[in-house]
Amino acid sequence: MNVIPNRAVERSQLLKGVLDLAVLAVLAEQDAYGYDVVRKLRSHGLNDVAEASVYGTLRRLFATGYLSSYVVPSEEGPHRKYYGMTAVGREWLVEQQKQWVDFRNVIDAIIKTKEEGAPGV
Amino acid sequence: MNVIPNRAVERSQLLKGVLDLAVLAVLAEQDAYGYDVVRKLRSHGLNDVAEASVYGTLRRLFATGYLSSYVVPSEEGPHRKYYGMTAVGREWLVEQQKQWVDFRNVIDAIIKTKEEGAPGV
DNA sequence: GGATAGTACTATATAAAGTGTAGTACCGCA
DNA sequence: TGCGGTACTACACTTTATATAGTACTATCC
Repeated sequence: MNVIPNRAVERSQLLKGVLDLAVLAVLAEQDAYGYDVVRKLRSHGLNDVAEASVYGTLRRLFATGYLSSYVVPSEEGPHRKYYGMTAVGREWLVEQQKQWVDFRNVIDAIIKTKEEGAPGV
Repeated sequence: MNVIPNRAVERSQLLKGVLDLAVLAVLAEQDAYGYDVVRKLRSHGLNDVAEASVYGTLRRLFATGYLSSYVVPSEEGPHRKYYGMTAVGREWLVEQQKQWVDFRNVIDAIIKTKEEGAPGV
């Protein structure tokens, strides 16, 4: 029987909850529009992130108040919807970063436990 | 409706896709039953992981063939359903560990980018 | 000039997985 | 007898990444 799991779907689970953080981190550098955020994330190693995921995340973060938005007409294509961080967004980013670091340390510790048996933290 | 995001739900998103890995890592040390896996995960820092999540994960991993199972009667309570790794499960664990390390490196790089501006990669 | 590709965004349906909640059942203790 | 801890199952709910389709503008190639 073929138990080969779908790679894209499988990996996409890892992104859950972290895509917000990644998008915010990109926007913390400088304002950007959706299509550009996608390219930046991919160039950073998130090769398979779907466009719909990024656009959806941007809309969600905007709706929550973490991002502001403005439209800039482009001469090389359709208009671009830029997003920028709000003050609340920056606070949330910092908090999310901490949570990520804590979380990844916990996971790292758990998967190392089996090699040694003595968790060093 | 309340706009305050539910902490538990928020954090739970981070667990998506990683709980499999955590559970397998615990079981790689030694066979264990569900309730025990929950306690071990919590003692490792996953304080708020829900029982239903672990039981569900165990059933899923068992159904996929990564875990074997046997029931042991207990004298201090109801029966215990022990789970142990299969050969395929061990292979998958190794692969998942690699994927996790890659993934967390990418995320770490992205959230650090904004501090320096020079991505090392 | 029309077809095509790249850019840029929106909207909807789907699927995966963690959680909440309720329920079953066994044990020991006050 | 009832309560708390142990141990598991089942179902509905929620969030979120993805697939897919569609709109629309620009530039390029035949």
